[in-house]
Amino acid sequence: MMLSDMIAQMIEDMLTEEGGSLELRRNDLAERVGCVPSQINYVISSRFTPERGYIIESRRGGGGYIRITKKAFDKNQYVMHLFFGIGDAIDAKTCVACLNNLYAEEIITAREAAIMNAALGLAITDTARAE
Amino acid sequence: MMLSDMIAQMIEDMLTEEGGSLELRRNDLAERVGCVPSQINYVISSRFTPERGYIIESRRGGGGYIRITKKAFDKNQYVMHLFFGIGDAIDAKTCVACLNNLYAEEIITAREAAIMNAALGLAITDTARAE
DNA sequence: ACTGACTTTGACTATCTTTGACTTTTGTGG
DNA sequence: CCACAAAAGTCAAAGATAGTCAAAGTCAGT
Repeated sequence: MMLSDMIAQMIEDMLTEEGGSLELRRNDLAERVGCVPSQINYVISSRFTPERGYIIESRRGGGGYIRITKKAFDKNQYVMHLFFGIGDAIDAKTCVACLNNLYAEEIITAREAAIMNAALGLAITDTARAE
Repeated sequence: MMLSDMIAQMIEDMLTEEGGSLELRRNDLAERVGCVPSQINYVISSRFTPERGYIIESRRGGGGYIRITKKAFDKNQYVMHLFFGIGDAIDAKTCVACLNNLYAEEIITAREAAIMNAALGLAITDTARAE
């Protein structure tokens, strides 16, 4: 098995163990695995990408770290479902319902829901004026 | 945990306790924490910056001190200013500029800015159709 | 064998923290 | 006044991490 795959496996195991979020020291992990530190970067940038639902944060210097967080996949699925469910158009009432659901699913924040609600009001008003 | 973070934590705790404003002696704090005095300067200049809403004042010599004050209403003031500055209407270009400023001032998040931008696009499109 | 995608490595760079020597400012006793 | 002590400030070196990038290696398909 390739080194990269082993490292990826280790990270995934740790992620599962830690419940979806993990902070590691690049040099430590590299030494444990027995590779150069930059290999860790390679593994992360080739496998733990945002497209695959991971968020990477890091800090250099003393006390530095790399934090890997796995975004819950349910949410992506939910959004996709919603997205294709809507199609080309949607009425205001349904839209408000969607916003509430998105908020309930913790996909958007209360502030974001409020903004979109306000924008929704704007759009409706404009349409009304045009009639 | 890093020394700097511990010191920052201590200062924050004290600030909360004192209700947003705090006067400390650099050498005292350094000795309590067990670090060189200039580390206090480092912590302050790297974490308690004006951009993050802190005001630092100090005096040297006998009876010297460092005063840290957390600005609480800066953002509110900014919003009020913007709000009254706009009045009844605003054009799209200025609006985008405002959004950028609000983002820069950390009053809204990148996501929130993006949502409002999108809403802006919506409103404009609607208006165009109405003409 | 040739090509292209993926992997491994390491030299060099960027960033953040810790430390300490030296400087500046301010209060106070003579 | 002046000299000295008692703060705080500045800055650069050293230490501790992580990031970048390009060269070299590997391997599968043609």
